Amino acid sequence: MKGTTMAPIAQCPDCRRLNEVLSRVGDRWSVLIVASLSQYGTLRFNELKRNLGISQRMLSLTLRDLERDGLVSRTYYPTIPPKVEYALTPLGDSFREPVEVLAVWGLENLKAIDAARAQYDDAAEKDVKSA
Amino acid sequence: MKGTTMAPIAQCPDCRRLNEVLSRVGDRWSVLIVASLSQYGTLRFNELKRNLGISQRMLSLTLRDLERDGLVSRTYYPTIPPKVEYALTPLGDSFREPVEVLAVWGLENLKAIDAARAQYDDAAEKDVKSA
DNA sequence: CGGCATCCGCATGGATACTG
DNA sequence: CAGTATCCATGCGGATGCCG
Repeated sequence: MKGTTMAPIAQCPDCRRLNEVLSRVGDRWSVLIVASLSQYGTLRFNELKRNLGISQRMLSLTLRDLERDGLVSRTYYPTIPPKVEYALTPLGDSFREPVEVLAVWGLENLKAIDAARAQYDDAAEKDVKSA
Repeated sequence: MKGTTMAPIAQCPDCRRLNEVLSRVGDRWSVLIVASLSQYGTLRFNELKRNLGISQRMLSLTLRDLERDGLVSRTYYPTIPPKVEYALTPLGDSFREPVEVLAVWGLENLKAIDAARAQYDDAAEKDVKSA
């Protein structure tokens, strides 16, 4: 979702903007990392890894992008063993609201989606049988 | 982003929920289609296609999923040539808020992201030169 | 511990051609 | 017009191994 080349969006004014947003922080891991950090404040690499069930590869890649985009700060302690702490920057913190709104929406509407899906699948199955 | 198998998320209570939400409506096209319909009310297949610069394939696939999940309604007029209208259901309409919040966030923060990114890249380039 | 490098399967998603 | 079917490139994302 992040690095996909896109045909230019002709119309739909703020679709363009949405498209931009999604290109930057629209992938699953970015959202989940921000959500995690927003809950726990500061987390280390492996804490995030365990928390999210993400692979090291995707975690380091996504964290680097988030740091590059100014959403996450990275603090390195050259101790032995080394220690790295990740936290939200003010910009990253501002992203909490959209994430929070999305989470609330999910809480209220996920069951409705499941119901609609089940109903749709039932109807589809009947179509098959009647054919 | 939709059909990816996921390692179970151990901690982070509402990360689980976010994960669910993202699995259903977290992909680029779903969001953009809802955004489009929320602006124009009702759109035909090719209108959406032109609007978003999406391929027929992804449009029909995504629309089917959105219909299955109860976010979008599909009305077929068996005229010649045929005519199909897509619109938001009440459930789909409820999704406008998260999308809207995200769009507003983008309006306010995209430039900051670009700036942070440029700064990060500059710093990285200097590191290369000094090496 | 906190990564990076590599390999690789598989889904995503575009382009094209064809149908009703 | 509104799709479906097929082919194919890209790259996401997981698994493994190694290094500071």
